[in-house]
Amino acid sequence: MESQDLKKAGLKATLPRLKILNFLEDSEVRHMTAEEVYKALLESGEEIGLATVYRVLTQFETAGLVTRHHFEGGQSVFELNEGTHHDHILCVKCGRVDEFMDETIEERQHAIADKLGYAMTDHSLYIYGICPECQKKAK
Amino acid sequence: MESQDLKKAGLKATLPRLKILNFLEDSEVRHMTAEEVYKALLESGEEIGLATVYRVLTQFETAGLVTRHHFEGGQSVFELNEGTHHDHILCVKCGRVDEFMDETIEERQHAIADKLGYAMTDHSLYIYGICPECQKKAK
DNA sequence: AATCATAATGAGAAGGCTTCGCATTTCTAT
DNA sequence: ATAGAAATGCGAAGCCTTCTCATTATGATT
Repeated sequence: MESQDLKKAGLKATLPRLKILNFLEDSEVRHMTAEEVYKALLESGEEIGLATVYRVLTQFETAGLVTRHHFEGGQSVFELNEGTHHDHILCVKCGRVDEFMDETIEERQHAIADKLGYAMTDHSLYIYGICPECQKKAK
Repeated sequence: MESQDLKKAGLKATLPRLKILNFLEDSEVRHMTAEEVYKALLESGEEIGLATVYRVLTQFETAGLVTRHHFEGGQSVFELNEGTHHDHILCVKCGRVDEFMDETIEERQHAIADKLGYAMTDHSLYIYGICPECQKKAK
């Protein structure tokens, strides 16, 4: 019963929010735009408005349930927070997204913020490249 | 004579392009939105259209004269390419931008791309935090 | 279970940033 | 100087996202 999760997050357990949360949890794709969520829900027969999807995803972000990414291309991409922190590497050809985590980089970032006197609140690291599959195709 | 720089970059030396390039070179602010460039030029008495500023900055980016950043907040921010590669740390309170370069992080990024089989083309690293001045104010 | 105050939704309008389309102007090579 | 090609400026249009507001759903209370 996910309605508990929503209430813990300080959100009323409304139908649209439950639908979106369930969808994010069940989807095998981990990174999606608001529009992709919206269309997928419509296609699965749910009634929902695009504005609601945006609102709910923003609330989820504030509540810490979801992370919003600013990959190149303009649209925001959302990801359900599961497991631990990680960064992303993206294929510039096919859009594939892989995740990684490097303790050394994390440490260096904190060291840099400290050295410059910043109280670090967040960071974003995206590596762009051509994924193995797209390299094969190109040959 | 910057018109040479433009021609080297494969761009016709037109007045708007020269104005924008000169402005970027003379400005003490290194990171600016298209609109900021546009308004600054208007205020200094130049005639120019906003669409032209966008077009020219995009051309400069393609030509390698300028880098476009996607800081949080929606607008693209442009920076004249001078000196060497560096990453950015931004203050979430006042918008201040500082630059840094960490050889270890650079190496780790390449190592990660290699390990995952990606041919790395680019990367972007932004650290967000509260700058020293804003920390003082908060107390 | 019915009621009520409040908060959330849906649909479309509106907003911000960026690009497009096209008539006019500016470049550059002749 | 001149012609052909490319660039400009303006407004319109396009995206993505947020806002507005009438309607509807939620959850606490009776």
